[in-house]
Formats: sequence, structure tokens, C-alpha cells
Amino acid sequence: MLDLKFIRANPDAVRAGAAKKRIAVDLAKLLDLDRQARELSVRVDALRAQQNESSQAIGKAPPAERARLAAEQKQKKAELKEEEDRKAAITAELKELLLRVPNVPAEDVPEGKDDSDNLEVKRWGEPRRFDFEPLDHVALAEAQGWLDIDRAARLSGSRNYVLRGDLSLLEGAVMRFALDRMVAKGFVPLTVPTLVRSEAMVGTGYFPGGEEQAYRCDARDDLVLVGTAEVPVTSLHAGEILAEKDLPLRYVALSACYRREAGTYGKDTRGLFRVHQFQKVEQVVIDVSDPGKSLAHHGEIVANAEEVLAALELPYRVVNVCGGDLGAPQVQKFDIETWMPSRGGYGETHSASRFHDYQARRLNLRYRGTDGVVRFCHTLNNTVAASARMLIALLENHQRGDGTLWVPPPLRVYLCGRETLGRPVR
RNA sequence: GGAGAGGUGGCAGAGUGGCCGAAUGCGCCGGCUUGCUAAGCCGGUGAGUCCUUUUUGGGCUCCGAGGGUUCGACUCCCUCCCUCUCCGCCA
Repeated sequence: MLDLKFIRANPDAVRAGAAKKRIAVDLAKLLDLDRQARELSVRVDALRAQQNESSQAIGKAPPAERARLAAEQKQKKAELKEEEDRKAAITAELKELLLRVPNVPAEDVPEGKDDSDNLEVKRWGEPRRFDFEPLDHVALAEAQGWLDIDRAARLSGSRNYVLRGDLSLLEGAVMRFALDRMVAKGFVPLTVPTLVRSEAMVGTGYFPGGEEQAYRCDARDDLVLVGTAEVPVTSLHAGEILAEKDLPLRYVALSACYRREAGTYGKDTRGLFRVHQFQKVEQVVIDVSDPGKSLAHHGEIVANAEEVLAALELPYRVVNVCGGDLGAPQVQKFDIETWMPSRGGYGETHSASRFHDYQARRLNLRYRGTDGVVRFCHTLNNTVAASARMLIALLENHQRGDGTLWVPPPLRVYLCGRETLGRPVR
């Protein structure tokens, strides 16, 4: 969330930012509640100061007088209680609204309403020209016996899949390759819970608002299945005051990711593009409150992902996500889209976000600067590799005319040195 | 799942109704002492929020979280979360 003081001082900037993101927010109401809350706070504090003082006096009074003084004091409690209740109600309403105020997008976030307005900022690699009729990943994988969508649907419903044989191994290879590269760069690998309390969802900005996209356990446990390791990893140090000398923290985590994909009926129904569960290697950076440093980290985590794609010889492009396609928490987001022949275009495979202190405020994630001052951290994250969509790209881009799959060199070590997966089927 | 113990500041640990935002020790910061280091001595050292303000300052809240009892709660009661020990069950 944003700092109330910042909103007070810059209501126009907040309003303009929300407009750029196409997110409705009732700032007038929020500022009015804020004013009321502060007025009540002054009153309540004064009343309580009085009461504290009286209570002290009673303690020091001769025993004979205590009963009388206490009875008097009891009368005054009602007023205090009433004001406190009002304050609590207003504060709760204020907090609810505040959680929904979007972060202010960066200057160079493009104007626009949806992903069609995202701005391409880079393109790498040439989409391959096939000298045969290429198959899409489903046809290719099914021909090899690698993919079983029908049985997965019977097991778990639509948008599920079973990987079998070499494709299952390839998934593991890509994940491990992505993880190892990040570890080599000094990122600390984490294995984290994917079932979290809702505080972590609120803290990272997914709730309120994203409840429909998350699987939730019943009331017995009240836990939520995360859609990304970003949630547990960014929340790892919630409530702590870190030491500046320990920053930045660079984490990488491989986890399962779960997404309900509510409201996407009929969209990307074929194959592995939009599924309920996949594996993902995610990178998270936590550092000091410094927009310049955040920007530098942002560049680095995008580059980290690009390197993975380039190493796998997959053509991609980077887009600067426009205001309307940006989530409430982000200052800026760069998506990386990888070439997918069956789509005849680029499909989103990575998403790199910069939040400034928006998540850190919600998580109460702070650090003590070398100057002794406590401030909220800045957080960032990006995909390194997401399994299902990476498999689409690998299958479709590296297929051979005979239906076998060429394995890019960096993955071979994870596949017992094999250069080819599958057997000729056509 | 059953029984018990416990959650206090960066850490350890006292505190069982007012004298406690919190002893003491360690750590950390500043200073003194000092050939250097160590030791020693002196002082300082939680977070949030509001009011006032050039500064200084003052109020309120926070001892796992939330609620309750009381004039007054770290201390008593209730619910929840977490940790530890024993038993059971399971991998």
C-alpha cells in the first residue's frame, strides 16, 4: 500500500496513477476518513491521557478514598469507549480502502488499456523458418506419448495435464537449469511452502481483489495455494527489521504454482498455455528504499531471464507493460514473451515487477539503515522459467521434421547428455 | 489426536494488579583511558502514531494476535496462532 502521508501530500499524483492503471479509487472518501481518524485520534488520546492520570492518582490515594474515586472514574469510561469504537470503525474502513489504492506507475509506463497497448522495447532472435509443416506442442507431444490431457481432465478437470516420459524429464531439466543459473549468480535457493495464510496474499498485494484467482482451503485450515513463489518468498521476512548490511537479499525458489483461471473460459483452451498448475523458478530481490537501486535490480532480473531464453535459443521480445495491463501493486512491469510458432506470435512467459515499498508496507518488511533510520524495503520479482509455457516454446521451436525434439546444449547435462528426445514418428 | 510447559526489546532473561516501555547481562553506538589489541570506565541504544515545532518537547499505542474483567493489566479470564517436551499416529 501507499504511505498515507504520501497520499495526503500528493493526491493528484495518486489519482493520475490510478487513472493510468484504469483502476477506480475513491480518494476523496479516503482522505475524509483519514481526516476523521486523525481528529478522533487527538480526542481519544487526550481522554486516555486523562484516564491514565486519574488511575495513577487512585493508586496513590488513601485506601478510604479509592472506592469513591474509582466510581467517578468509571463514569468517564463510557465516553472514551464510545470515541474509541468510532475511531476503530473509521480506521478499519480507512485501511480497507487504503489496501485498494494502487501504486503509482512510473513515468515511462506506457498509456494504454490492455496488453495490446504494451510497448515492445527489445526483440532477440529470429523466429525459425521451418522447411516442413511444424506441429503445435500438443500434437507433437501426443505423437510421442508425452502428454495426456484426457486422463488429466478425468483426474482433475479441465486445464490440467499429465506429462509422461521424456517431456516430464525435460520439465525437470529446464527447472533445474534455471535454478542453477540463478544460484551461480549468487541467488540463495529456497524451498518454501506453497500453502500460505491469507496475510501473505494481502502482503504481496494479491488480496483484496485477487481472491477469485486463488485456490483456498476450507475454513478448517484457511490457507491459500499460491499462484507463484513470489508470495511466500517476498513474505519470508515480513514483520522483521533487517540490517542494511545484509541487503540486498536475492532469492530464487522453485515451486508449484496454482491458478484458478476464473473468467478465462474459452481463452487459450488448447494445450499447456493456460493451466491450473505448473512449476516455476522465481527470482525475488529485497533491497533498500532507493528507486535508483530498484531500477537497476529491475534491469538485472529481466536480463537474468533473457539469458535463460537466449541460452535455450528461444526467440523472445520484451514489452513495457502499459498502465491498463498493470496490476495495482506494481510501479512498472516488463513482460518477456517467447516465440510460439503455433500462436504465430509471442506468448507471455515471464513477468518482471518492481514495487518500491508497496509490498513491504503491507508486509511490514523493514530495514535499519546504516544511518540508524528504519525504513520500508523495496521488493522486486521475476520469473526465471515457468514450466508449462517453457515446454510449449521448447517443443514448438526445437521440433524436427521427423517429430523428434532437439535439446539445446545447456539442458543436455540434465538429460544424461542426450541431444534428441523422442523417436521419429513421421 | 491426547497431556503438559511456554511466547517479554538485536539476543539471553527478570518481572504474578499501580512504583514497568520494561531490571540485569550480552550485543551495538559515542566518548575516555591506551604503544597496538584486549580489558576497564562513562554515557547512549525498540517500534508505530498524533499534536506542537526552527529546534527542544509532549500525548497515545505496542510485552505472540484478538477480545474480556478492573479506576488501573506484562501480570487475572476467554479465543486463536506459534514454539518446546512426553504419548499416540504416520512418512
